[in-house]
Amino acid sequence: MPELPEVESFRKYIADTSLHQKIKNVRTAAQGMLIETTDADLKRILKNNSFEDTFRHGKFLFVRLRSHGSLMLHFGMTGDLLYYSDNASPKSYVLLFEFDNGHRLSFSDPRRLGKISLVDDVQAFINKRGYGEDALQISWESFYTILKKKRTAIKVSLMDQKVVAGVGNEFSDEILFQTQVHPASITSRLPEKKLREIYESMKSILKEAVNHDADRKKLKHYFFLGNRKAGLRCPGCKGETEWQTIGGRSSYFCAACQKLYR
DNA sequence: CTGCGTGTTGCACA
DNA sequence: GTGTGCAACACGCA
Repeated sequence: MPELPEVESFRKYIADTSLHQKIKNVRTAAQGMLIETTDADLKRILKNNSFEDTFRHGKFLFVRLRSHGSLMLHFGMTGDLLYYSDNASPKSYVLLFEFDNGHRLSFSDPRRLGKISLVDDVQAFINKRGYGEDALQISWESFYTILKKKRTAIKVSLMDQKVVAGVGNEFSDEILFQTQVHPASITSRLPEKKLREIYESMKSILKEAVNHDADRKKLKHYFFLGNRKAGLRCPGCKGETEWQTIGGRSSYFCAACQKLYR
């Protein structure tokens, strides 16, 4: 699920369902997913606590607790949230909250590539780990200052969470398709005008995805989102899309429409 | 059975 | 310091 738009919809989901309810019990099955905390501490801090507010930075979600800082959730590749207001029981979970009113919130993650932590100070956590500004917040000036110096592939720059936080593999491909830039282009070789287009495209695609709760069915007018294959007919030139791994990730693009800057 | 994947980190190496 | 490539984490799916 999770790039910035998915995490934003998880944020809203928690805000809409789970705030200001006493947490009666916490169940965990999150071995290997905890950062700087233990199973026992997690349970101890969260039990009888409550969620008061939500905050997202890039792909990280923070839920402020009534006491003892915030809960940090990262969804890896397969993390998901589900709120239960009936008696149905979660099929599987890595973290399960049981509220006073009998409702439950589960965090599931089959591949367990997600992360869970307790943080005292959200901004300090972000700074310490060196993450860049959130993709929906970053100014053009900051974006340009960082990108113009990067000598790595533009796709790698966009996906680098220390450059700008929130863009992942699928959205990077879509941004570069829309702006007609080959994903392997050397970032510093792109003219300022192109970087500006990429910046604007990043903002508008992410915003639209956020407005549609990251639902790929409502983003059909984009090309590569949820439609990642080689050999597709490019809507621009009618040629075939190609596949290449760039920065260790599968990248889809149209070599005819997307110019390679070297 | 093999290969792949909406993510991140750490490490070896140029 | 900058950048590249890969393995690892762990599981479901085609």
